[in-house]
Amino acid sequence: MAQRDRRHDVSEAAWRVIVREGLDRTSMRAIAHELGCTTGVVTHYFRDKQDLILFALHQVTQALLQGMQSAQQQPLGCDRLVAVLLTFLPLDAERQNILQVWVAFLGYAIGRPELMAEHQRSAGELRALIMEELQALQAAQHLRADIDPAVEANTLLALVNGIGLDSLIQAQCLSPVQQQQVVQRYVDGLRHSA
Amino acid sequence: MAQRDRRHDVSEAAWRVIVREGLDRTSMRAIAHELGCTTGVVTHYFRDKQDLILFALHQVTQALLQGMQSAQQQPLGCDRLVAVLLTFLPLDAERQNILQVWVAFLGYAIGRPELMAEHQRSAGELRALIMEELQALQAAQHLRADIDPAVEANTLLALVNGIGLDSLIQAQCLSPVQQQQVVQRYVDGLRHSA
DNA sequence: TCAACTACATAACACCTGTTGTGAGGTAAA
DNA sequence: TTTACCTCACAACAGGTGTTATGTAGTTGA
Repeated sequence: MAQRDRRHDVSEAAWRVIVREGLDRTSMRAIAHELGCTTGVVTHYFRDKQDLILFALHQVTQALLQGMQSAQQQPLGCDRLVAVLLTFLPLDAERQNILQVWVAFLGYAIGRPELMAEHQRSAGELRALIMEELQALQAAQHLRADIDPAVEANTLLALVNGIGLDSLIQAQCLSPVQQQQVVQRYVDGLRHSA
Repeated sequence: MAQRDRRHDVSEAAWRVIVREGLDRTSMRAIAHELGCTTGVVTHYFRDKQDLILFALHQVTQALLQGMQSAQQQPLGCDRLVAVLLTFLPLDAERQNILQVWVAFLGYAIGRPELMAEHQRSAGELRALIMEELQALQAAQHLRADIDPAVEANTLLALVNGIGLDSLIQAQCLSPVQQQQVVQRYVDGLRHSA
């Protein structure tokens, strides 16, 4: 219990250093300094640096999945689908941090198949969740019958990922309200036109 | 002249190392080894490592812009807009490489404001180009009058970026044909429904 | 009380990094 | 030939890196 919390502390300190200094400057010593202790703590709770990195990355994907599942609490409907999709958008500071760490890890995974595989796993889970949502909506006749849930799940995931990315790098990006409107409008396009 | 070509050689070697080994393992020595020479060459043509990194990143954005402008050769129309957008998608090996290097640099830019500013500049250029395309199409009455070119430019950029990203990390991503269809369909949605 | 264990500090290790300086060979102009 | 310059090799440097071993309080349990 205490061990799990301490690992979580180290992971959160790593997040802060990543966002502030960049992933390649996130050394064991920098994390320890951020946490206000020595490297002894870090090495005590993580075997490797890779162990730590993988744990921190896992925490990112868990945070995303958790946000999605909490959005799934409301009753089935197109609004719920939109709510699920909105959890990916950097609409507040916390989700912005998550996105930054996620992007840092994604760039770090280029040329590292084992890390990219971790990204693949999490992205696959997200895709599956969205696709199930689409299939349920289609079965309940909330969506057009001629749309392909697999294609639309990928498209929606791409859309929200892309919007998040642009808001990260671009100055003249969409405002939070516009981001929501764009997603809402795309989902509306999947509904019965009648 | 020869100097410019040599700098280009070094930059291309850096690209290869980045895609194969990851950006943080792309050291001066690794680049030199990839190029088949010693670090003397690298240090002779680049003052710093940062100098090299910035040049390589600039080459990436230049490659993207160049692809876009060559797509703009054809006459104005919705097909041209789609062609411009398709230059971002990783539809062949070269564009896939560009995307990988771009993502690596983007992750590297987290926590590095000066590098993120470079991304902002290039993304701003791309956005402006797409927006001008949209405005021209709207003026020629090829697109609906009620759409906002600024919003749609951002959305389209987000869409193609997101699709590229997903095809990079996800196993069950959209096929190249599906990627094109999704973009085509979205652009069709901007046309007059009449 | 004694033993075992957890949680951390500290220090040392070998390794790799970017950077710099020196020098050699080749070429081209004076 | 001499001079200057471009291109590159090579060696050395200080500093940072992950990792490991050792030590030391504090706690827990018998």
